[in-house]
Amino acid sequence: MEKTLIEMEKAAMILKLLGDRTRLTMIKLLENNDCCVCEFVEIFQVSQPSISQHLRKLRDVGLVKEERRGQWIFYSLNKNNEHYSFVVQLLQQLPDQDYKLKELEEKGTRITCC
Amino acid sequence: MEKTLIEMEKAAMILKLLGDRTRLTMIKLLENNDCCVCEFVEIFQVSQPSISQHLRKLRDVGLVKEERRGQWIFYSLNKNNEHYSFVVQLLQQLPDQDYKLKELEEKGTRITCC
DNA sequence: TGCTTATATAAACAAATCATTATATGATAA
DNA sequence: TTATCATATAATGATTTGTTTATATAAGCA
Repeated sequence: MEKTLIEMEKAAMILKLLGDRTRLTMIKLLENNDCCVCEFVEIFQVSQPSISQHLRKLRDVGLVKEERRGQWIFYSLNKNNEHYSFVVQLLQQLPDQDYKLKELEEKGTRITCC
Repeated sequence: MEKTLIEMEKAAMILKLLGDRTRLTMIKLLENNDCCVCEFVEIFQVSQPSISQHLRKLRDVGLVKEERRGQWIFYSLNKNNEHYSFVVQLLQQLPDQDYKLKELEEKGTRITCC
């Protein structure tokens, strides 16, 4: 009983997190790609601090993890997160967003270091 | 492309709506039951206007529909909603909440008119 | 008819959210 | 070292959100 309540609470928390166009698209992109902050900045056309703060929220609940590669910090889905399968099932229902990264590649602004 | 953007936007909107413990539990209950406002009030222990406003948000995007039965207004999932399958897939991952209605039945406060 | 019950809407308000600008940190390159 | 690039954090502010109390509407009943 108590466990159920906690789970609903956690589900609501995750849905709230994903109930933002920027974060939802980020997570969908991370489903198939690792991305660094500056790529997100270019994709979403918002300030770098804004992107950083979205990423922090996602990281705070363990949905994504970060890894420094040279001067960049790359983010990826945290497949060990206790709610990973919940999130993936959700993502499967969303349209692919990889074209956004393709656009960066064409512009030559995709980061592919290391 | 434009279609994709719109869909992500709509998905984010629905997730935001469901990213509230009260609304999420409401929708989960409505998956298997029709419920009236006063039942929700008793289940969630918040004011009646609060429940009404949550229901209005869900109704405004077409996720639920209402039907008057005598003095009560019953809410149910709107299976004709364009995003019904998206929502149902989501609900399937959540723990059953019907015990909350069973508790009302035991207390004799479940509404079963008409 | 007037009283009660169920629900919706309006108004108000504290708290949360999402963006921005300014600044700090940390790695790389000259 | 100093300058630059990438990122994080702090401070700020406008907007949104979720609640409450007060009030309106609508049905059922004496």
